[in-house]
Amino acid sequence: MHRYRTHTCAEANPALAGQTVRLSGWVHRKRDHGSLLFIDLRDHYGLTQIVCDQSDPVFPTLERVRVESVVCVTGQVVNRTAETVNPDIPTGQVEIRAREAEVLSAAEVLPIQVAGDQEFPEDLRLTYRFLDLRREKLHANMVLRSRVISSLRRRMTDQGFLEYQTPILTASSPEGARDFLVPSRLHPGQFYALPQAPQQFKQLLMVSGFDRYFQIAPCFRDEDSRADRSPGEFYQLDFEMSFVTQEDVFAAIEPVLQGIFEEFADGRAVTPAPFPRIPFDEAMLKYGSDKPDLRNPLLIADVSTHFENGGFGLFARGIAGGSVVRAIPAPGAAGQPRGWYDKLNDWARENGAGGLGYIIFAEDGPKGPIAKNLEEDRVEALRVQMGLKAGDSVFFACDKPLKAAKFAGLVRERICDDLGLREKDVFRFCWTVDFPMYERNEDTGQIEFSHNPFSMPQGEMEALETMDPLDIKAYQYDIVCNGVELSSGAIRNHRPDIMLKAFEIAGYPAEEVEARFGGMLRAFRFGAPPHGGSAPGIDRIVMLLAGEPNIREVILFPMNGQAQDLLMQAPSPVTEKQLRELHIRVQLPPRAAEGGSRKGSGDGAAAAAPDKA
RNA sequence: GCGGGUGUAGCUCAGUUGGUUAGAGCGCUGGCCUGUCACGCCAGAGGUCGCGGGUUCAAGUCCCGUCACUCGCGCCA
Repeated sequence: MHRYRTHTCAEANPALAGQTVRLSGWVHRKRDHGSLLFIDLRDHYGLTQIVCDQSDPVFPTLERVRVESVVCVTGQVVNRTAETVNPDIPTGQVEIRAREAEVLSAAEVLPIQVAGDQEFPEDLRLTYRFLDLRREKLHANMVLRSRVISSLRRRMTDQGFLEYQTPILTASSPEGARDFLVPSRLHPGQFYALPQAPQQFKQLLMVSGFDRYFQIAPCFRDEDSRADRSPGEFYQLDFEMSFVTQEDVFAAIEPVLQGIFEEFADGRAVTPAPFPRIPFDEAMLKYGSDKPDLRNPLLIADVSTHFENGGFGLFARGIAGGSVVRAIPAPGAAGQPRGWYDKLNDWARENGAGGLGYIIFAEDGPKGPIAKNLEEDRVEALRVQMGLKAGDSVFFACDKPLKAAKFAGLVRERICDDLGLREKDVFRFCWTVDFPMYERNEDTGQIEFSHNPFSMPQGEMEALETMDPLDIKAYQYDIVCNGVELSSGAIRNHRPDIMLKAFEIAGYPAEEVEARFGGMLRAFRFGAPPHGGSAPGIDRIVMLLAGEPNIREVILFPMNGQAQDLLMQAPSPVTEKQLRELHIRVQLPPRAAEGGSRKGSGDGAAAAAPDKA
């Protein structure tokens, strides 16, 4: 008989009745009746009930053992009597009559409980992540993640993509997010950077003729966290293809994503491919966002014409000054109490708007301060344009176009939730396409790249030479699911001449571009195929599939919001010897240097003791 | 860096208008219990009410500051 187990805790069944088996696992629960003892033994695969009474030699051992201890139990599989069958668990028809029992590892009293679904504070869960990971939900999330990744790999290789590894220690990139830096021992004063994404490497792979690349790629960005953004590191399904148009990229990745979501949707509906393509301008107008949540049925519309020179002076004056008015429908909201409208108005002010105007289309006519002042025929024309009827309401955002669009987008989401209109149990995909190549920095007035400077402008060189830069679109696209940006991608600019021109428009002289992106430019001067790709975020995909609102629930060992690993104690001070080897002297900020532990346990700041060197 | 929320037993939470010895469930310890499966019953231990200051005869409760966690903004080519 095997030292530890002959079966897993999921395998006990009536067919084994009478056989002697050996199981190892964790004591999930104990039900101690004094002279009769039940133990639920748990492993990765399932749960099996162990039973013994005081006449059994193992009784003293098992009675003493604490939950979450690891035990090895040997005994006979016996069928339960009809009254004692537990239909709630797969192994509930049988139990193991314990003959031998060995405690392989005794557990101390637990800081968080594994059995049950009680909630625990997140810092405690992170400190004892290995216990949290034993719990049903988190354990299942990690298994789901593993299966999703393995299915993604299969789907990509089936389409002719090959997986390659790119460096983790690389060069700091001059654009983008803040880098994580790694000091060089051999080159004093110089640093590696962890890749924010394998962007340049995958383009070089195309230049190197590999045609179709993918990687489950770790990416590192030193940016602050969000519920859907883990600090420090995350994973992308990074891919790139040669000799492709934008539509070719869509056609390659749509079946992968659609297939993955179908495979793990568990009954939830998935947008069939091809996914809707929404131009950026349309997305900003109708949804007030470049990542529209299509589960939200509300559509924003521009209603400026109805207010222009109209009786509602605030909006009329705004329009004269370059503002627009966007309308957000609120179907069925006419019956909402006055307090709801007041609450929304307060909320709007908290979010930086002057307020939130509205018209209530009551059964006996339009109501509210705007309806009181705007001419009757204009109110009616607005109602017709929005397709509203008695019983509905409509809200307004009046501001400069971009601000009005973004605020209308916030209102659209808020109204949807307040009215309970969001579609459930569904994954709604879309592409946002035709992002602008450039935008004007509102502070400086300068023309800047609005996204990736390496994207190919639509119209290529001719567009750059003849068009208003602000009218040029890029072959730049995002894939969005339920309002979550899963990835952005682009057809790349593989032509040095177009790239130099594109940078020139954004105010970078050729010498500076050569200095900053010389490696890429050099590669493109020796025969570069047209290419493009994208990089869907794996953590976010799993988060959506697991139905988790927080990305940490789908990551094995995540850091907390302050980018600390509470289990492994990172970041942490290093020895003087290590610092000397790296030619590093630490210069702490004043508050940390005073010995005050400004954040966390404080050991990161206080213990570095920089001036001993 | 900024704003919102939270902070009471190991954990989840209750705690009235500021008023006697700060409670409950889970967990823990001890006792009882031979068919439970969230076992049940009895008893017990366990508290710097995040921390510091203030107001008051009296503060878990009111005020100020601060720390931690979390959500959002900034940031995220």
